[in-house]
Amino acid sequence: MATLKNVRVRFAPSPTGYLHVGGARTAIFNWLFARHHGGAFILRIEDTDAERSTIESERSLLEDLRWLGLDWNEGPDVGGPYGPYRQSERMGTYREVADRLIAGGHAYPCFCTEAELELKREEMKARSEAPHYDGTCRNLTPDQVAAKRAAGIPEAIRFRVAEGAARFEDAVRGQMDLGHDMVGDWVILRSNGLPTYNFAAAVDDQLMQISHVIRGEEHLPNTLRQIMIYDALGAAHPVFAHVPLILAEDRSKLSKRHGASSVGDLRASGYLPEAAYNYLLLLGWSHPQSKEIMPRDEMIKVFGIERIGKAAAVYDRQKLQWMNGQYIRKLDLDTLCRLVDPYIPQSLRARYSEAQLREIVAILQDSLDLLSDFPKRAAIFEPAVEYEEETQELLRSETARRVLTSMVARLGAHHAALTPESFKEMILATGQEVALKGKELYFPIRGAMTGSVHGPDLTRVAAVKGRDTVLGLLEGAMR
RNA sequence: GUCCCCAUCGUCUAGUGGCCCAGGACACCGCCCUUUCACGGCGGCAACACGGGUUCGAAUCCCGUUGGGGACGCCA
Repeated sequence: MATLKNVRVRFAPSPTGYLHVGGARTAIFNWLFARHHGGAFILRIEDTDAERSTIESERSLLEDLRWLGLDWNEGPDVGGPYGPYRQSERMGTYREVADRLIAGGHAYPCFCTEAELELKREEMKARSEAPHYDGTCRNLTPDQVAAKRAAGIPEAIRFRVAEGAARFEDAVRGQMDLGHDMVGDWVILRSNGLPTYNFAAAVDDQLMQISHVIRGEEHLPNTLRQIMIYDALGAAHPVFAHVPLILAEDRSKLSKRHGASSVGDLRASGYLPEAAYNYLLLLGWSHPQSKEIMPRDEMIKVFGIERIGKAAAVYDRQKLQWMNGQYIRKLDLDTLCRLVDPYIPQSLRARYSEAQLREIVAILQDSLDLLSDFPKRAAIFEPAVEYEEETQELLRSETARRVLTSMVARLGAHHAALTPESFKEMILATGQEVALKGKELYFPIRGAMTGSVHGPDLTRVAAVKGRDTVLGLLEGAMR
């Protein structure tokens, strides 16, 4: 694939909450695009909403991005040639550009109050009209402006929308033709002096030499406004690529109320960043050879906007979970032990040695989908076994008693430490003696030892639990 | 309400006019491996929203309908 020159992309979240999976996927697409083309990935914080932006959100945003394995060439923490990278620190720039637009006739002061605007919007909706600004302050004379200012009326700056249309080639959706009449004159600078999103984003993208804007589809209508700014400034706009949304199972836009949909939740729920990354990439993008699980360098090698789909995708936790299991199974034991460590219950820690805990992790590796599955799966290693209803019934059967009687006798005579091999031999000998095999032979032993008929390799479990414990459990199960 | 976008198995998707009575993955079901369990392997179920065109030929192109989503803010 041809590599573009001077690729500069950005991820520009507003620090008003946690990093959402939708945002994470946008960040991933941008990052992959930058890395594929050897360009720059820039992190810009869009904190122009002073009310809702918090420094904690910004901190957790960066933390979540790093957890996913993303890094940035320029950003609020690492700096860069086009800084600062926090919009709240760029106020002078916005004011300056706004003044330039006013001077050029592209913008004008507006003295309408929020209450007035709200009222007008409702009226327009009631009349089935698009609720656009009615242009009350559009053609104020200099005298009128001076009078309003003298009266101390707060002043916002509005962009003067001219007739026309924005035509551009969206890299994922193709030819776009958005009529200017889709919007009314819109505010670029609020009465408190802070810029609005569409203004600040366009100004910064232009100043920061952004070459490609890859973002969620909900921004498609915003593109119209942003192109107006580029045009008014006499600058060429970047390539836009609008990625389809991620939907919840009910097909509405995925949001907080749909449960664990933030990156922080994913981490807390025991997902591996590599798995989350891989899954998110596949939501809206597909590998040319339909590969699903792939290493990061492969993703970088083959990623391209042309393989991003147009239709929204439903976030499927089940597949994410399966993928996480795939990644867990590929982990080497040292790494898995380290990752699973926070999930090891105190009770097990107190009972088993480091080496035994390590063996428990090894035994359970194949059956873990989430790191947080560990305590549940490891419960069979607790001294007190909980018997499932199904298991209790099974243990009452005549054949089960015969199996257990034989096993108890053998274990009682076995004074050496239990190994998987020696335990297996006992099971085999018992099978001979009572003339049973398969489930009839194994289930009673498994059930008595673990309380369930499902679980990992029985012989390894027995070796970890130890001869005395196993003997006690088998005897107990017969009472 | 107005404008914009989208539409292949339940879900993620492959597919850019003949290779497709549609391929892969998750989930589900069955079989095999394992004298048990898990992992794994194999197989099955299951879709081109609908209606018109265009064409020798349409999942692929055009139009309409329906459905879904998004945007219409001094939020981003």
